[in-house]
Amino acid sequence: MPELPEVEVVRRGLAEHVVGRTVTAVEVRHPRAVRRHLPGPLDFAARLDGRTVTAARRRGKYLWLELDRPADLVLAHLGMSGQLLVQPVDALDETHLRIRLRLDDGNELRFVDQRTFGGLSVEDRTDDGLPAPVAHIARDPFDPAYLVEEVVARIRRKDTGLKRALLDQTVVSGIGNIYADEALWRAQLHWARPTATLDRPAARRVLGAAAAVMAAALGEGGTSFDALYVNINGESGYFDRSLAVYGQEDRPCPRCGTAIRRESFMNRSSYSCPRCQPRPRRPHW
DNA sequence: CGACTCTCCTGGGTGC
DNA sequence: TGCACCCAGGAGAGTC
Repeated sequence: MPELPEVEVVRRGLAEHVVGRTVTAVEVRHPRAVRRHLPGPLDFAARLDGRTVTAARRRGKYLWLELDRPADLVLAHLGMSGQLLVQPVDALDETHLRIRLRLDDGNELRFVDQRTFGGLSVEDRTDDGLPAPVAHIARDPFDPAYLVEEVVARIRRKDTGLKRALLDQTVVSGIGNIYADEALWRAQLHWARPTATLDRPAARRVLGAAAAVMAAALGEGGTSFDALYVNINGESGYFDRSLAVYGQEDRPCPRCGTAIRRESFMNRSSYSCPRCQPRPRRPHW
């Protein structure tokens, strides 16, 4: 599942292999992949054809390309299973190839997505330079203008559980289920801890842990990047990340050895250490 | 308005 | 071998 580090790896790949290229043909193979482009697949193709990519940008898990028609941006969200790949034109089509952009250097930018939760769209650029659908997304911890104290204050003002707050992309962006669990484990906090009972040091601790674990993952993901193969890959570095709790049910906690537990929350799994992360007295589900 | 649930989707895994 | 079922989960829509 691409979260902030994986999306940043993709952005870097786009910056290296796609910025400066011109789109010479567009093929939408699955309309659902452009469902957020309300004028439809034909308009999507027309707005992209002939455009030159001038920059690759990101906020949280959203990724976009700037174009030589500055009013337009190509917005991408990878969802759960989306990938952006640069492939030579003669490479075999992937099973779940959804969108193909032919480039002027003999390569293609391909959007591949098994579950089609993700997709591409051409969006208007707002006054602050963001695609309109990204305007409500908070800055992520890698953003130079990210202000941790602002996020600490917002979290403590909320009336909800801590993990829900960490996953709220309007509070802090880029954190998904995996890094939320890892950050909570590092900070030794339970996912159902009521945000209102969190003191400032604890809030700083969990946010700092989220930034640190994502930075570490980015450090690993950046290494598996290699030109002209599966080089702009939403899952780069994903499998060799070292995860303390996520997906580690019944395995020993790396800190204390207690068996990691899995609990259901928000229709997804939460992994934690029963000893390092005791359930709060009055949990906020 | 804030908090929260529902829903979209596909394929790998599992149990009978 | 086949088939029903569960599960992965980001984020916008909708409800209260």
